[in-house]
Amino acid sequence: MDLQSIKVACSSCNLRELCLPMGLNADEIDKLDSVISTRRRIKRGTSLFNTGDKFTSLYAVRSGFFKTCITTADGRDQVTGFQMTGEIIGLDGIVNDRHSCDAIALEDAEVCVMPFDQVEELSREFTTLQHHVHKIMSREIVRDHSVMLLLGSMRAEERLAAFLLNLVQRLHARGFSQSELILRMTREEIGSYLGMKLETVSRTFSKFVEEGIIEVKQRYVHIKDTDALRKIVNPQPCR
Amino acid sequence: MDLQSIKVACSSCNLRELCLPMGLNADEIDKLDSVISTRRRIKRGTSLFNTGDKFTSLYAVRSGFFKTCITTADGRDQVTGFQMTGEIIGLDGIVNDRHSCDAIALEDAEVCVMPFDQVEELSREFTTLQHHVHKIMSREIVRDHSVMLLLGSMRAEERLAAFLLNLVQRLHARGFSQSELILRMTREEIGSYLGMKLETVSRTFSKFVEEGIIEVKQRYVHIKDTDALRKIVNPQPCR
DNA sequence: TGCGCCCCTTGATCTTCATCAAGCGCCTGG
DNA sequence: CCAGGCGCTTGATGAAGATCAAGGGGCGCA
Repeated sequence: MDLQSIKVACSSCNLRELCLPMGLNADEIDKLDSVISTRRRIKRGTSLFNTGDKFTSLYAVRSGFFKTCITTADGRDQVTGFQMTGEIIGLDGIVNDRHSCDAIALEDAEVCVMPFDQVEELSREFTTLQHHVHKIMSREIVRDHSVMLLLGSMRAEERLAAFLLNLVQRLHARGFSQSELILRMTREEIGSYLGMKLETVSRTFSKFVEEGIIEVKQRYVHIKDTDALRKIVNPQPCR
Repeated sequence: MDLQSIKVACSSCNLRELCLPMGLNADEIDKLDSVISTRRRIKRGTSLFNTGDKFTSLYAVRSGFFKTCITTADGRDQVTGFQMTGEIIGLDGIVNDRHSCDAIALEDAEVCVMPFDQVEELSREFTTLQHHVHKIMSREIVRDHSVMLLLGSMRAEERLAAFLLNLVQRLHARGFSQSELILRMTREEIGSYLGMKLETVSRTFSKFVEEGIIEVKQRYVHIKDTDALRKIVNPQPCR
């Protein structure tokens, strides 16, 4: 098993400004620490949970990178999101007490395990935590709506540009470069997320390279012209 | 103004098994009643709230039919959902204290106004309510993921079939027919939701009619062969 | 260090759906 | 009751991206 009982403390975690403890005071964080008693290591390619698994906990990504995806009976597959450090996985499980997607590590990862009944108990005590949990769920809903916009009305180039901008923006919030990134997922996974085939993803990358907007070497991407990407996503409305 | 101060009681509402009070006991429902003191009437074509509006309340649809949609600077438009009686609107507003979409009545409607700070206060008191609020948000997330699957990997026929099945299933849960429905939205709105153009929606309807799967007369739809629709959505995996 | 397996790229062709266009009918409002 | 407009249908054409196919290269593992 990949279960580990490492002593963990939000109070000493450098992600606390991004993660669940955001906005809590010292006292509240101490309480939260007592709830989040374990971490769990997930090897690359293995799953944190699968569709149908009993829902018990939310997970905060401590290190590594995940994808969540749903698979249908007839073999269709849809990546519903990519999660990086400080982001919360598992909200899908609350409604039916079972998870409705798979969460798979795209690189060796570590998560903080937050038993949901204890999160609920604590948020009855602390207004700040309660509201923060609501915000996290609301944020996920708003994010999903913007993905629906992307899937419903954007063309391949626009989708990929939006995707790159979103990734780099989230990485930047974590102290990484605004212009360089390493993709943790394959072209096929990007394609699944963006509703296009891996060949189209590849071709669109090549097109951006030809146009001098980005440099690509395998998983490494250097964004040379962020504004160009922005213009692709949001064409100037004619005045 | 379309604000009305009608005295309202969940306890005497025939939607309570679908709506927020679901699963609460008599005492809890009484408390909830004190929070939900007003209803609001929304005329067809007008909005319950718009993008950017201050978030104060969640709304439970008491009667009528809504769409929620987001609009981008460059004029793109995406319907993110259709809401019928007993469903909750406004969860998008929690994260930024402002709404991130428009909620528009597709027919004259009435909603119960639930000030969110009071909902939060009450859910600190009642575990059942707290958990129910979490479930409602989680359900919205799971629903959004299935729309992402639809938009990301289904073809026009599959999308429309899935849409019709979903609509009729929700209507059936509200006591309506399993096989007949009146569409409250235009072909264009269906198309926006499903990521296709209104012409394609119309053509796909016509195709289903030709195949004897449904009957259509304007907004009226009669589903003659539910299984056929199911098979279109979920092609039998070859054994 | 070298082998093999993915992963990625690129080309050619085909399918699906968007776009452009025209006309009809139902519903509303005068 | 009539006129107008909006919403819908249907046809013709075009474009975007899927599919099929083949080859190359990097990376992990032996």
